Amino acid sequence: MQQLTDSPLLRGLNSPQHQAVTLPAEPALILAGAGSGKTRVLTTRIAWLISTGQVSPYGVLAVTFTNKAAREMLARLGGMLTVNLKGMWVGTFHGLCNRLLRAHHRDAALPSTFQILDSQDQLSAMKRLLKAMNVDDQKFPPRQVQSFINNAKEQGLRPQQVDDADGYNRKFVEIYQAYDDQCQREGVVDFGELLLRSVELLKRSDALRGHYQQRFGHLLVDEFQDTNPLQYEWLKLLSSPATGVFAVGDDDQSIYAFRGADVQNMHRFKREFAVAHEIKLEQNYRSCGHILDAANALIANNTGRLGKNLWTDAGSGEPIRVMESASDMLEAYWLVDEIRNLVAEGRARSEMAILYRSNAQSRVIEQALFNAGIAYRVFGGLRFFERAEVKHALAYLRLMENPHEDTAFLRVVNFPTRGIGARSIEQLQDQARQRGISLYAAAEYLEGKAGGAVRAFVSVIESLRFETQGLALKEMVAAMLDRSGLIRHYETEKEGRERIENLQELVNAAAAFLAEERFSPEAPANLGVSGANDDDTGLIGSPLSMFLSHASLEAGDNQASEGQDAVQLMTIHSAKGLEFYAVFLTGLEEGLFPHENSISEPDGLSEERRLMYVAITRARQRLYISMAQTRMLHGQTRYNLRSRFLEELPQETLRWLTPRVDNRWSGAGSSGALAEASPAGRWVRQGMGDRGSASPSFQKPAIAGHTHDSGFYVGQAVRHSRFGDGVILALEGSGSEGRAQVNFKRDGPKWLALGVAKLEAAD
DNA sequence: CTACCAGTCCTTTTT
DNA sequence: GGACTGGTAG
Repeated sequence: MQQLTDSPLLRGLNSPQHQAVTLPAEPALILAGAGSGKTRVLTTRIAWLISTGQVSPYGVLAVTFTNKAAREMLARLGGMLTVNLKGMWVGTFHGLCNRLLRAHHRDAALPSTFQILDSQDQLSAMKRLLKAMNVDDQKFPPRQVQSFINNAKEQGLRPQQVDDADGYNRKFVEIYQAYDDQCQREGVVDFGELLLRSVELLKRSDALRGHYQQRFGHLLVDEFQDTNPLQYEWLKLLSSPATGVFAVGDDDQSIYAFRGADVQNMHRFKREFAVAHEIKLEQNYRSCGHILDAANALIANNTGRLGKNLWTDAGSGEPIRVMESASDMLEAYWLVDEIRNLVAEGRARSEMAILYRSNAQSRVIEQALFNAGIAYRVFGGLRFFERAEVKHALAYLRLMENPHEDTAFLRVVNFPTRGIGARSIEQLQDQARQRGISLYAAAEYLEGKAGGAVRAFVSVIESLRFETQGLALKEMVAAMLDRSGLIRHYETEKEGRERIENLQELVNAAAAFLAEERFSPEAPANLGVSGANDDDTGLIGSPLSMFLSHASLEAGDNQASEGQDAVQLMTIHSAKGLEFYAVFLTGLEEGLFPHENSISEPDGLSEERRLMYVAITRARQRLYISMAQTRMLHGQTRYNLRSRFLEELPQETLRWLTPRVDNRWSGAGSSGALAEASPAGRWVRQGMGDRGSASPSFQKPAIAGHTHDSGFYVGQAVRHSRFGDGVILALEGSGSEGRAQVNFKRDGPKWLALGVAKLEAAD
């Protein structure tokens, strides 16, 4: 047994980490605080299990939420072990479900060529369906239907299982059913379906379930707090009483409830799996003391926590710097200033992050950085496989694989234009509906000129399908680009250069994809299950089908130009899991952060607080927190109060860069104080940068706003007979028709019709 | 079919 | 403010 705990793998682990890594094969919950070495524990655990011979790679299943996390885990394992890791199931929930369904497609009632719809595809399929069903899309907006269906699937519910007691829900349920039917007809599955179908498959087939339960002696789950009920069920089905389920998570970092994640799963897990080992990783290796003190104090305001306190032996470090600016623009210019200082101190720009609650906040900041000539990088936005031209190309490839997928068909049947208009499409859809066949198959029944045009398209696909057989994936893609006319189309387009480059990149991606050799065939499992693919570990489908899965499941990088030393801009959500030398946490304002919508949601405020906790713990050395008194939002200037979260931080961890004034609006008072602390001249700079057009001429914004013809003005202190004192945040309309948004001291912001409400100036 | 305009909406996001 | 949608005119 000595050698089990003496492995060089375990060197350098602290005591709880060591304990976690070397736990016996029993259900365990590892509460891993931010920066406590979570990934290290997870990967070392796997490496330790394998290197001590307790399990073979074949018996390990490790699941994550993102491809990035899965890749990192594999890379680290590769560095720790010399054994062949190919048989191991490491991947995202969706990736592993795809693998499972491909291997057992017949049991799952799916064609071997089933395609995966990403959210975009799902939405267009939805729109098509609603049209065909003659549903009023004002009453049932496609996006809303989509999220209804996705929510249901996340809860593991089929249409029949959704509560449709009230009439409104009934229509949604009916659409849900029709949508599922359509998907089944076309041989496509959406993201939620990958999970749900897998769960149903495992539930239904004792043999399959038994096989996998026996195979996977160890299940390891990353970011357990982010699991939804369906994923939880999936894990449960894959585990037997003998399975070593190793769940790693942090309830304080649960920030994805809005997409179905349920922290309660952690409590459920403890109960239902009879967790024998609960280990807390509380020593933080990332941030200095003040930052951790602030994070601990903040999160202590939440209730129902599993309980955890971060500590460090690195010392208190620097205090958190707090800045209050008069406007969002001035906040941005202060950021520029501070970043310049840090750069002057020799800090890399890539070691600085500017975080915000919502994407809309990035615009002003980007403008300021751009004008100042500071390189920056914004996370989020379109990813490679989501680009229109790439999606078009993928649609051709999908039709080659599965011609009956109407979504792909409609996407490219007339792209590039082939003279197939809305009329022809409608006729084709009529034919397809009458005969209960796909659009592709319906082409031969279409008469007249339209029929000829559609058949010409079909024959392009046909010839691609058959003439590229046996070709390497790369050649297939290249042939498709040529025969489809996509390249020629973009050659004639003004902005086509970049698109052609992206299509070229797709060829490269195809070439690189196979080179990676991610699945190597190995001894197939003999399941003795009827219809089961006899190979549940090796190649799953043709190279093309694997490439298409890859394209759907991994949309590619969502960050601009890597490599350059640039300041990182992102939402707090996308900063989770990352760390930086310096973090600028911006927009700490009531209504923005915590977001106003969250106030009315159950547990919404706690989730916002966890988000704040995540944000704080991203910083290693330096944390700046900033807010703006005025902010342009939805085309109007809003007056915001300081975020309540700021008040929850211990004062001794903070250093105010501007005087700390009462968190209350009192007309011109606070603007005066601020003007004194930050003379306008400091912020209004001339000739900021040589890029862009005219150099910016920002003026100090008028805090008081301008007088409205109602006699009220934004920023004005007012009194209401019932609600008491407040400040006008916004005005709309005019005269007695107008309405005002007033932030009341007691009840918070409210909209009041000026013609009705008795509102009077308070001073 | 494209181009333009008005109306609407507006947290967070991975797969 | 601005991205996106749906409608209509050319």
